Amino acid sequence: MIGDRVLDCCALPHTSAVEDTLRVVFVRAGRSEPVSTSALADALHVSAPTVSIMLKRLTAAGLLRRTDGHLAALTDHGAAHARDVVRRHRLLEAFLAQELGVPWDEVHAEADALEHAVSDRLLDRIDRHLGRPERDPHGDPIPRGTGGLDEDWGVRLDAAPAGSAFDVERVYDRDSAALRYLADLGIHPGVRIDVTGRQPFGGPLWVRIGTIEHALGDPLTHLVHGRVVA
Amino acid sequence: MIGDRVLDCCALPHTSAVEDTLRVVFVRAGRSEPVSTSALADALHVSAPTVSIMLKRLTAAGLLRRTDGHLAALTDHGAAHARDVVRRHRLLEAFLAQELGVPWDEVHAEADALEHAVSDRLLDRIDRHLGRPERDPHGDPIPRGTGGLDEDWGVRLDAAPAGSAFDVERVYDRDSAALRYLADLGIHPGVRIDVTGRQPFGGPLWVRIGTIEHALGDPLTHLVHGRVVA
DNA sequence: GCCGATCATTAGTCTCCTCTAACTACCGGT
DNA sequence: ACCGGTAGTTAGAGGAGACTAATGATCGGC
Repeated sequence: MIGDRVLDCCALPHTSAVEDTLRVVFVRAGRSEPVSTSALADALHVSAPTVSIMLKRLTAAGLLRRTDGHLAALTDHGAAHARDVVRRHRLLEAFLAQELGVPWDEVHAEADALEHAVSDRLLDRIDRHLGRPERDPHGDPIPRGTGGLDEDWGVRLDAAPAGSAFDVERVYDRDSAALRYLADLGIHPGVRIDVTGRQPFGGPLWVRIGTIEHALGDPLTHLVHGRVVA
Repeated sequence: MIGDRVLDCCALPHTSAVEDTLRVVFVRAGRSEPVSTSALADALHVSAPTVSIMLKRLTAAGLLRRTDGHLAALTDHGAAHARDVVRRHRLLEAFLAQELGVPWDEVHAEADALEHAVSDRLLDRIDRHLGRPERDPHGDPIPRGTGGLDEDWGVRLDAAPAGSAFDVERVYDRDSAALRYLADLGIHPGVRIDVTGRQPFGGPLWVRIGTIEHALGDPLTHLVHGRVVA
């Protein structure tokens, strides 16, 4: 690991396992999703015992608290570390997409591997090179300095009423295949969608992008956040 | 590790320890420098026993041969792997220098950290983005495809006769401080130097860059390779 | 109030990478 | 022939990170 991390203070190695865990806890908490052992194991592609041990280490290092049940929540200290990791991750995503044309659905995985190897100095060069961008390709805010992180998720696409227009602001980036599908449809941050209708009983949402109409199931609409404009 | 390495075939994890060892053995062998346990330990910043164990693993995996004494030499298979690592390293150096303006003496350390995290796909994007460069910022050739690697080192600066001109082609990049010093003097690949004289008994070499004259000791002149032109 | 499902943790093991300390093998000088 | 220094290896240890298998805890349904 090159360069000094701003928060290299606690008795923990800044390995990818530690950093990835912090990042996922941070992001899930920001989305108000439950941060359980099994959910983390799923997101981090490791077994539940591996997560259990890691959470214990993070707790011992004062980065994490166990809340009611067995859920995890970051301490202020832990959140500061995690913010730094998220910043590296999202800035790299922006760089890969804008500078190298890496497709939308690939940037997450590439950034995941690179984020642990980039020095602070290099990251700042990237930041300057991009002109201090505020959002990554999925519309997620890139934390900067000590300012608050805008975690306003707007509304989910499936909450938009039939007949309304919807401005896409953020698209959740966990599932690469779904992301690729949405990209093929032309759904990405900055695009306006016309919500034409909805089938009853959990049926698909009908949307029009440009002149073409598509039916989207819930697993897809749940990924898309933004604002109803009309 | 994202993406498949071309040569992901032997029973070894492609970790940074393994890859770094292969790269250093490859480069030292290319410079006809002895590849001894202690030399590797020094270059890799680990202890001699660590190297000893790693060499044993690489030998068991068929990537390495032990030659007379205890020296190490890559097998064809090992050299192919090492070439791939060197390619990643030098291409990243070129990218960091050209695209992000990372100073000459810093690119090596940054590339060292990144080279293990870059996927083949991303590396190819970088390659295309740079227009398939042939040399890294130190003048070292970037291996490509299966073509032979140009390891022509020309002559060392200290071999240039007094009164001659010398075109710098390559500057060895191990010692960052020395590199920074040479950069400050304006000595880098592509520059022409006038060799004005040499003190006897191993004294410094006098060179003129532009209008300024400098005295360079052997530790510095040994890093600079190129051609005598007049 | 019990039963089964789900979830988290503990227990035990493995590999990789690193270290220090001790030992061995070789080589040159006397 | 011996003695000392240098280089390489072996021995022993430990931390990080991962796994499977087994155990404990919790909660809903009947």
